[in-house]
Amino acid sequence: MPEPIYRRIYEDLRRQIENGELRPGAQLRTEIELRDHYEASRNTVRDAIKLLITRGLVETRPGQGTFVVKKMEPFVTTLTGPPDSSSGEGDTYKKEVGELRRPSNTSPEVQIHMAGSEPATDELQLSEGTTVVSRHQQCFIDDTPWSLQTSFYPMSLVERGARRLIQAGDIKGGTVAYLKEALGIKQAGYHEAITVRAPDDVESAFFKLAEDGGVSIIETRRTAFDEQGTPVRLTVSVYPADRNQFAVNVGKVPPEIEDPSSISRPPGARSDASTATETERNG
Amino acid sequence: MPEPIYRRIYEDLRRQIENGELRPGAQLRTEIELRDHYEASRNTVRDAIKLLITRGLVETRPGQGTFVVKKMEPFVTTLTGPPDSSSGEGDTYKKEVGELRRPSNTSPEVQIHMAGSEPATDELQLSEGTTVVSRHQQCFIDDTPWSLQTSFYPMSLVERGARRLIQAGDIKGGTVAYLKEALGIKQAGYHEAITVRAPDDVESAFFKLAEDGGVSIIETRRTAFDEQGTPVRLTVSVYPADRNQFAVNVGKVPPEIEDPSSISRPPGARSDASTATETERNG
DNA sequence: GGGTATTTGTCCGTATGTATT
DNA sequence: AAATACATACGGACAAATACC
Repeated sequence: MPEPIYRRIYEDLRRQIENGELRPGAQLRTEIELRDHYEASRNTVRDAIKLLITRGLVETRPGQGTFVVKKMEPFVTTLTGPPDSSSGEGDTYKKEVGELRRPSNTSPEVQIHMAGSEPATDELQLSEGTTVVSRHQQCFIDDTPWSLQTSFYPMSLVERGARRLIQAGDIKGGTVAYLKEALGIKQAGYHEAITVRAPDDVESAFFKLAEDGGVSIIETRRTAFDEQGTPVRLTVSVYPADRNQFAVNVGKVPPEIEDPSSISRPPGARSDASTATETERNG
Repeated sequence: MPEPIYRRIYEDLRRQIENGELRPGAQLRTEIELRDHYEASRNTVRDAIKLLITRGLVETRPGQGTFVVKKMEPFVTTLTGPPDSSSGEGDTYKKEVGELRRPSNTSPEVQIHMAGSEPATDELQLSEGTTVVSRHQQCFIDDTPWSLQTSFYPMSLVERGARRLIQAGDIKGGTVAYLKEALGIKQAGYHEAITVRAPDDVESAFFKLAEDGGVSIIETRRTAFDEQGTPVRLTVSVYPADRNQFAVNVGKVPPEIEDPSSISRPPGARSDASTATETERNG
């Protein structure tokens, strides 16, 4: 068996999708029709469709059929910006979205944690037994769930006078401005770690992701520091990878490039690196 | 059928993996044993295992069995750095990594493209009919395939005297230094777009990813500009998400945080060094 | 609202091929 | 060579979701 049947079917369907015979949104023939067409069993056809799903090319809708995926216009988050501009509570996010899309978010929910029992201990350099405040938000764009954000603050900030950190609800002007006003803490910079992983059950439900895997989660952990190098906040954000992009600007960059609203790269373009590899293998 | 059988089996096995009953590297019971244990058919057990595979929790080896995956130590790439970072930095990083990890890469392969027929046209602001040089590399760490990189340069740079761009093989000192030396072009900054998507077949093969999906690909597109704001290079890199992390530093950040070699990441032991693969380091 | 046809989802049993030990 | 374990492939049955009349 030089090449499995389900893989030959997969490659034939993929070719039809990639050269435009099957356009985004189009419906594939039913599993029964494909079974007859390829003279294979329905289960073998289904194996080919599963491969197409894991490659992100099609989606199945029970009772309806199998469809070529329509990709959403991705939302671009710029990770680099003035070091004191990241509020961790959606202000930069609102600003970047601009006029065309309608962002909204839930009112922050506040919780108190013991350090060591939650995942901010390392980044905030806390010792055992100290407490941490978390403020959690759900963010939407055009009523589509877009991200989940949780900011962690050492409880010592509250004890020093930043009482509003433990009150639920928005802090007008953002927490960066509030901390500066209340305690004179100026945010001097931040470090952000970016990872990609599979969604957990909560994320899968909130973002309405298919259970069968396809979509990954992008997690960013932004640790903000004051001018003495003391960590003052950790913001953990999770984004579904199918509707988000990120941008980084370093040095002098033309303004029309730096501003993400002017660039939109429609997805579907294939990886340059891999096409190069393919050519190399063939040549 | 409130919850499918294969899903209940999946949940049970996942629980055993996540709470340590099944440790990384351990072998699961065979499909036959699992069939008897759960009183289901072997195909149903296999459906559960497929879910575990797409979640990145196990891997199957024909003739051997099914094993809990050992997570590799992630490699951290810092996206922010001096905008004109030349090759000297790359060498430093290489040395720093070199103790524990051995980075290597293939010699760059050169191709000539017509603009419009390949995907660098937008970023390099090329008109129809102009030509582009691409330089492609495969990068490894400890003999593990780590990334694929392709840099695109307008052919006009070659015509102005940067002949070595169209010669295969390393450019000693890096291309940034070479362009400055040969043409007086100083790299003033860059813009980087980061996306996550499913792997294609070439990437799946090169990175040895499971065919059944699970692992996503991180694609970065770095457009570099000279001091006049003219794009001089586009570098497209693809990384498998299961062995890569990224970092961004903005403003004033404590050195022990900015340099990841001194901090320990949550999942594993040490994650040392930010990356710079030796040649074609495009700061 | 109800009923029916269509389409995908789940589950089973079986047979055979391929890789590893 | 033989045994073991996963991979592929088939056919059948019923359930669940959806669309349409």
